Amino acid sequence: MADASREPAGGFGERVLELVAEIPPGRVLTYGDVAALLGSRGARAVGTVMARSGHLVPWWRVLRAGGHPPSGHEDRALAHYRDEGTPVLPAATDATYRVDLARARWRPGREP
DNA sequence: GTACTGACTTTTG
DNA sequence: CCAAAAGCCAGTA
Repeated sequence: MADASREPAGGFGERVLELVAEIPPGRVLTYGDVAALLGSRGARAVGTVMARSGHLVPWWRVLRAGGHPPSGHEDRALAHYRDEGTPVLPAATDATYRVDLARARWRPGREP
């Protein structure tokens, strides 16, 4: 038998939601990072799960590699970033803004 | 079993 | 800076 000492059990989708739900406020992760933390490179698969059940988790804490939030949700996400104090780079005056991944990228195990 | 889709990533021009 | 192409993974038909 293998070990399942730290696996929340469930399929890929369950694990994605569990991980995203663990992201603390003011922090963010990229689709690729979420997939990598799960041991996979399916950034698209993560997005598919978010589109399905992203409404159950802080979806705005998951962005693309460039620092832009999901397509069509930029306005909603910006409101959350301002509300949680997420570091956003200048130019947040329009839909061309982007989050400062260098500071907001969450590192599991480094939760204060 | 294959084929298509998608809240993606990265490289090249 | 933007556009196009190829690559990768999971779910669904």
